[in-house]
Amino acid sequence: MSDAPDMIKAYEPAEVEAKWYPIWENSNYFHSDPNSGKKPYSIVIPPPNVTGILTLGHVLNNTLQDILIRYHRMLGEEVCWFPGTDHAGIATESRVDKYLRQEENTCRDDLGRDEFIRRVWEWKQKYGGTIIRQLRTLGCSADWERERFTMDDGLSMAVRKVFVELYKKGYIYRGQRMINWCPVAKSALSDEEVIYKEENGKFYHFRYPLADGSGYLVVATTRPETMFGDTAVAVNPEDERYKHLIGKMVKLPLTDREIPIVGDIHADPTKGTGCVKITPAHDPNDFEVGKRHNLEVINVMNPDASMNARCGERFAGLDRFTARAETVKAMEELGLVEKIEDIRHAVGYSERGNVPVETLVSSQWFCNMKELAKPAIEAVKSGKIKFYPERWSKTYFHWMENIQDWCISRQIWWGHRIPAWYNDETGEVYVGMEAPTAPGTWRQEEDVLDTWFSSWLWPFSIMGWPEKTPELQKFYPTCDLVTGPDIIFFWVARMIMAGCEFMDEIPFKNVYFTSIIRDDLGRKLSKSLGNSPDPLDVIAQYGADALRFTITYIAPVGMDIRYSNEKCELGRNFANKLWNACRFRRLQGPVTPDFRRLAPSLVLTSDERWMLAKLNEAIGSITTALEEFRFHSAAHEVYELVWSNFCDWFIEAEKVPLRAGGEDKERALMVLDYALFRILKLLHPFMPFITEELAHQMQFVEEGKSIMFESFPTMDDMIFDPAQIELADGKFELVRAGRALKSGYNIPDGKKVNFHIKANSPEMLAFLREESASLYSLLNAAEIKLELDAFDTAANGAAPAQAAQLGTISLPLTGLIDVAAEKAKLNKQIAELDKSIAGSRAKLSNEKFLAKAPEKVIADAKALLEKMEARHAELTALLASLQ
RNA sequence: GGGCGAUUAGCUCAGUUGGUUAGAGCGUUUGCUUUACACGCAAAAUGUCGGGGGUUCGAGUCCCUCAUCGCCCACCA
Repeated sequence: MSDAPDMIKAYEPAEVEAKWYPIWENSNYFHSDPNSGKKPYSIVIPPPNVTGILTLGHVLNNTLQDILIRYHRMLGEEVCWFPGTDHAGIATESRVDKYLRQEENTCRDDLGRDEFIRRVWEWKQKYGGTIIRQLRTLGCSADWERERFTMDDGLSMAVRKVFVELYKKGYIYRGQRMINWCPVAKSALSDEEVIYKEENGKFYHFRYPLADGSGYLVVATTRPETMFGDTAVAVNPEDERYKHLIGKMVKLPLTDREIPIVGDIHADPTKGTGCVKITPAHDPNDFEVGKRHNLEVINVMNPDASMNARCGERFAGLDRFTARAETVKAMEELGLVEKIEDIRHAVGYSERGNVPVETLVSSQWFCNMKELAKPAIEAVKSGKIKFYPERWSKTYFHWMENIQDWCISRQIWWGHRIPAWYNDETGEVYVGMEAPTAPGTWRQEEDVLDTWFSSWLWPFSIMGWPEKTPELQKFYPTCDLVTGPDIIFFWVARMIMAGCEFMDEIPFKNVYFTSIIRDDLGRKLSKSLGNSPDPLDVIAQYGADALRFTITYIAPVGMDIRYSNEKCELGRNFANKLWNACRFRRLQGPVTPDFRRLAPSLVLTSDERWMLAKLNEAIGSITTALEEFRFHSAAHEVYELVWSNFCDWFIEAEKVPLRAGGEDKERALMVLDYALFRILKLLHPFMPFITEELAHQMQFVEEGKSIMFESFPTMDDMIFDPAQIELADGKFELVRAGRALKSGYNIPDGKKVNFHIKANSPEMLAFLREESASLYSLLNAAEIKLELDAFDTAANGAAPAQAAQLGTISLPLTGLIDVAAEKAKLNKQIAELDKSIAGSRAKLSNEKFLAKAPEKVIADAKALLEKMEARHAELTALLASLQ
């Protein structure tokens, strides 16, 4: 046993993983050929932010993609995983601005537009795309030659083309509308970029005096500082309390303005006082009311959400929150505060800026989505695109059927500049792929496009659209998309719309929505909480394979994952188990030649047939699970197969023929090799590094080749009689019973003892006789008496025993037996059995059951009852023998 | 206000279309340096499947309802 000096006792992933990745990449293994005749299989990566670093969310997401890619590669398909990064407008702009402030004592605004953009590109060259390198550490087999960036020339051209086409169709327009404004980015945002948080707030009731001095109205607001923009007070036209006031004026406190009282259905008589202050510039509802009554729109804020000159000297320049307090104070000074209530309400926050957004009226570019949504809704409804889990389609439909115009312009610099030019002299607007050539002075729009306006084209822009490239021909539409449900609106829905509109074809067939990863306590992972482990640390500690396997194993379908680093012990231990199974095999001698296919003439043992049957079963269920995106279930199956079936039982059982040597050993080695190679292949998509290493260590795969191009195992054609497999299972059950007896008497496992086995039938006896060497080994027995007769208690004294399917096993411990304990144990077993038998009999004597249940269910129930009754008789006899 | 999800062993979770005695990992207890593996082996204990009602011969699984927790959407001034 000195044949495998190269295999250390405990698997160490670091070196192995560092060794294989460059070999794979330098051998061009991930390269895809759009001209091949093979069936295409493609995935586009959800492009991570170019500023990003690997998080556990990426680990989960990309592990699953890599599992799919490797699985389909092993199915012999032409696979292509398109990688790349996203320019992430606002995030990158503020990241680089921060960098400039920290490192160079300058900033965006100091540098000016052109220089700043130049510096962002520079930063991107230097620091960007870290995550792309990190994905290699994880083992991802993407086609890196095809890495793209959303601001590459080609992709930028696609963006302009799409903009121009949608403009010509009349979908894209520029208009004055209510939008969400981020005071930090000083830019407009789309509705989707606003996150609502429940907060404690105040509800201020103010008195607005009537201009004629005949009293006052009480209005309530959560935003007192916007009152400088009030241009009316609305009451419901049906409201008896106030309808006589419609048309009169109120004096707007803190200003010199008088504003009208208007009748509008927006005012709900049942809410508050029934009077609403109308601030068209700062509230979407008020904006609508303003339009109906032709009210002036007065913006009272600066771009950074401080108050502007319209608010008067006392308030101008104040931050909005300071201004709020100050306004209330001023109103109190005037005695116009009726009351202040505490309320809980939802406040919209800017996703990036993490401050409350302002809703305000602004001139922006919008895209009308109504028509684009129609075919995209149909694509999912008809089942052309399938969602996993399916329930997300409900969320999708709800959003798509109520889709609003998309605010696509951003007042930042980093991004795709909107291809629109203004002629200030003529007032003309030109929209085109390139600058206008017509004479005159043209000024390009300053705004850039929302980042998602390039990401929604990703599945085809990454393949070279609008050119008709071989990649588009071969790989579009892509097959599967793996992404988080948090970007279903931002990205998934919009990609479907873009695909249908510009390719006239869906962008992908299946969308798998991953789980959200949380910490042990169920909290979201975040930098600020400090509960976000660095995957690279985890990989250094446990190995990439361990992390991949663990996260797949613990990720339930469509639910949150509770993750902690310690859980990776599962994957690490599993890798070690596999390593040692192979190490054991290597210690037995060199690889056998027929490891790819066993000779049909080979006469197998019961254990070997059992193992191959289990293997076949596992291959079937793992394949189905992968096809149905049930990754965790596939991981559980393969874990069970390797650990429980292969290691715990099969290797232990094969030690008998291995020790016997000669032909027995030869055959055992062949079966071990055959099974091991299949196991390595099954596991490869989950744990690419260790399976590659072991496939070479075991000499299943030649030097210069890779397991990743071996075919994924399919069920082989060996058919086994289920009755034989059941006998093998029965033997293991008997062994378990025997071990339990030993354990019950605190007999060390290593100590050899005598057993007596009474077989339940002559056939079973014959089988057990054939298997007796195996029984000796698995039970570590000194001597086993195998008979049809019960242990002779009269002659030898009472013995502890356990009943199993094939027979009763007893431990003849003459004189040492604890009779009372044994009786108690038996009585407990009998009592439990009594219950089950009673239930079973009741069921079987129920005429309705017999009439309505399927035949198979009835037959199974009868067989079970028989088994239980036999077991019952056996236990009763054992009890009697103890008297 | 609408929608979705969760509630199963001490913890984290499996449990395909309703059909044997509800499973795994971790943890706990006991015994093991058995020549692949202590990142291990063998054995053991632990559950009124959130409460209530219903459908059914049969419910962890389907329906209704309540409770708790979480997420998403929605203009409540």
